[in-house]
Amino acid sequence: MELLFYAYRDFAEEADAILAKYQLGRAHHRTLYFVGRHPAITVSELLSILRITKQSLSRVLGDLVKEDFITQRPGLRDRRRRHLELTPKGVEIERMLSQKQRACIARAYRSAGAEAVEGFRKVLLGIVNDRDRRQIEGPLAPRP
Amino acid sequence: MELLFYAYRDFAEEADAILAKYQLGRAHHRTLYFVGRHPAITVSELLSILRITKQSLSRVLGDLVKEDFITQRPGLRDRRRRHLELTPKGVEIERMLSQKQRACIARAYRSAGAEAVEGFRKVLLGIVNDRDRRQIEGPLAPRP
DNA sequence: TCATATATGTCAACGTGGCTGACTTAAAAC
DNA sequence: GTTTTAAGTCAGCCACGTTGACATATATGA
Repeated sequence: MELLFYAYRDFAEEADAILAKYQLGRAHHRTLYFVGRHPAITVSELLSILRITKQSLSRVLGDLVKEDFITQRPGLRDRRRRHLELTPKGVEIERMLSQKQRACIARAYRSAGAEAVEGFRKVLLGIVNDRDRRQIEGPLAPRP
Repeated sequence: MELLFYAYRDFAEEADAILAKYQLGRAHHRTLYFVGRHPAITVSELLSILRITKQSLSRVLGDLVKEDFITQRPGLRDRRRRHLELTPKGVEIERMLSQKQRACIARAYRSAGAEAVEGFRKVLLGIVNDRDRRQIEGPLAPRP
């Protein structure tokens, strides 16, 4: 448990310097990350991943749209839904942020070895609740 | 990275219900946890673990002392230092909180197997910065 | 078709837990 | 005896979460 705290603390810190340069916070980073990872994700899907209220998300998302990191477009089948995408500018900053963190993980992976990585993923998956575990293992479930 | 986010999110959430009952937040939990884990820890050692400012810690610590979860006593060799300890009441709440999270980890450990656990720990250690890694592996360095 | 449900957005107020900066006190160290 | 260190305090600020109430557009179903 201690270890998890330290690791998460150091992992999250990696990207802070870049975020500060753009006047963004960790909340923005999380949003950029999940939109990048799930292109065309809807607002409510994002909410259920982040587990925050729509009021909280709307501030963050508003910033990111205003600064042209993310675009919204209404769904074709359901025009109430707003599908989110990274703009080229969004892709770029997300890549910079993740690159730092990926390097951090990659370093740990190298020093621990492939077998350890397998165990690492297994245990993390066991901590995650069942519903999200399924979602992570496959791609995002198709939207009706 | 996604996995780490989900796991930490779900892991941290475990104890929230108990904390809410005592009108405490996650910051209080972290403090209780690390004081429990490092009895007689000093304020500045705690600060360097949590990586927050003393002003932030003082609010949290003040609450915990006021509510009789933690006691402070001046050091023998250096009377400027305040050594922190859990009170019996503090031990009890810490145990309740950690028990929830330990169960969460234990469940993941059982389903992943001992070998996976070894890998899990190895990778997490790799993510943690060098200085803290050493501190985690041994007990807290002796205070001069 | 009309009523209801859903997806999203918005306004307002509030709480927690970070931060900086400036200053104090007591004790240790040189 | 001066300087440094450990801790505490006051004041104000910011990021990012919360609740509650309400608005709008669209989809869905009786």
